[in-house]
Amino acid sequence: MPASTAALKPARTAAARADANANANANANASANAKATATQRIAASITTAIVERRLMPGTRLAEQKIADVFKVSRTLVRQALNQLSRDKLITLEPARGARVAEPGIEEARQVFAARNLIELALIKRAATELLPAQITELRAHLRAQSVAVRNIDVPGRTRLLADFHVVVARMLGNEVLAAMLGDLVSRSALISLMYQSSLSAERSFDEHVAIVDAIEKRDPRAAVRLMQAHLRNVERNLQLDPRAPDLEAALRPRPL
Amino acid sequence: MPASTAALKPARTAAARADANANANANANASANAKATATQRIAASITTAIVERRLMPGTRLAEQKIADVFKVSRTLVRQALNQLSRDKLITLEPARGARVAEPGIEEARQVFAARNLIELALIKRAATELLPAQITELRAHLRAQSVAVRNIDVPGRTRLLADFHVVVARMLGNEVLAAMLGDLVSRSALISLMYQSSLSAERSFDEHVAIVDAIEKRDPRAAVRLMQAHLRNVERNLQLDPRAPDLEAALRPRPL
DNA sequence: GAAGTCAAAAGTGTATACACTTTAGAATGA
DNA sequence: TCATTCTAAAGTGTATACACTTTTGACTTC
Repeated sequence: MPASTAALKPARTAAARADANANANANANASANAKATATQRIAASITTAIVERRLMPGTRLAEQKIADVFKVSRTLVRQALNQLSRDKLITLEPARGARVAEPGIEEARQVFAARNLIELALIKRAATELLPAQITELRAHLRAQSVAVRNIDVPGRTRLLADFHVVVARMLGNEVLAAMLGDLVSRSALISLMYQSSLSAERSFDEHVAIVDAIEKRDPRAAVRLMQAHLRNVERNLQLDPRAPDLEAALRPRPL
Repeated sequence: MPASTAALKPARTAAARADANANANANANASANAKATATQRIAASITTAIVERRLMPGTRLAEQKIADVFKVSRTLVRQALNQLSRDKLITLEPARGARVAEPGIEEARQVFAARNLIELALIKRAATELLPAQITELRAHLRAQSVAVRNIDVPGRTRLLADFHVVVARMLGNEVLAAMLGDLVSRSALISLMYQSSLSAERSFDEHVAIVDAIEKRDPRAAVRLMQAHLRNVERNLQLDPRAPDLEAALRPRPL
């Protein structure tokens, strides 16, 4: 329990940082409120904590504990937890409370299949439609990734490497698709964590660079091929083999 | 206001009917709770009411009014409204309360673009992968659509015509994609309502039949072509031309 | 009669209260 | 020693209370 509260506390600053990034991306989400409501702040903090791997799958999220951390009442925490549950980042069992979700193998496959479907289509368009200014922005994002990877800033690099995919989607101007992909990418982060991927951040970063290179060369075929390889690599690094299930999850006493 | 409460009251039975259908579809959503929580019930009722066009865009949804209808406290209603807001079926303005969403033209385009992306890919797979038993199920669904269309059961046919797309998606076994498409389809219903489509239910039904025919003939190319035409027809029937914006929405006094 | 002003009504935002459920741990008994 | 039972603590589910904001409509003023 001290672990969980410790993981949450720094999240506020992390969320603020993320907001700053979002604003840098300019007009992105037109419908967003400048000053997020308290509930949104809490949800964003927990989401960031999960994506940055500061909260492990299965961790209990007691409402009062979280309420104390954010100095609000359980009411607001409950609202936030409800949202997260809809995002499938936490599971909400009646009268048993919330835990960080532990997505199963089947769910993992479905999430990656959905990402494939969406991202391959988007990256193809990106290679033909992105403006030079946007490609410059992508390069800037790559530099941020590079810094985080080199500094072994684990939370930061995890978030940035995930963000990359959403940033590309958002640039294509379809906020609806970008939001959907955002959810999928968050869930992917959780999945990577569950199945202890040996994923090397350097490799992901290199593949991102290659994808942007292909975009800049206006080579949709190559971009699609590289993205496909990238997603396959990420997925293959997971131990999604049912014969080797996640030990911790398997052994965790299933009450009732 | 009497209109809104009147629209909500029968929703419970409608939701129950929908649940019955879902159960008929068998294993569909594995993670669903057999007995939905009160909050879910309320959210489902309002969703159905919106999709079935019993609640018009812009309608105010006062928490206490809804609480009275369902005989619960505002607490649960608020939770439900929060969920709906995340689905973009309602908008939630701080201190101003909830209204049925009035999606803009740009949002409408994005929703249809997203549907195109997802549904064309899915229908292609459906034409090669669906089992004979599943095709039989689709035929049964078509019959239900046909009945609703013939009986001019407007709420029922609206919901069934929308459901069709989700049912196909679900049969392919990717619950994640099916859920995402479900959200998009709900939003489409709202969009159709906003932009007063002259959409004839008969035509949509006929096109659904043609799509299932193509699936049964194991003709992916034709299935994709027909689905593409179908979605284009639905979208083209909307007055998404910015030069002819929705009058009511345009004239509605924008407070602040 | 139109525009402006102000107070009451309605509504939202958050905290708190309380009943009920689950969990954990001590006490009991074999 | 291990399993069982019981009880207190912790936690969730829902309702209610109350402060604050927005809306409404009557009243004033020009």
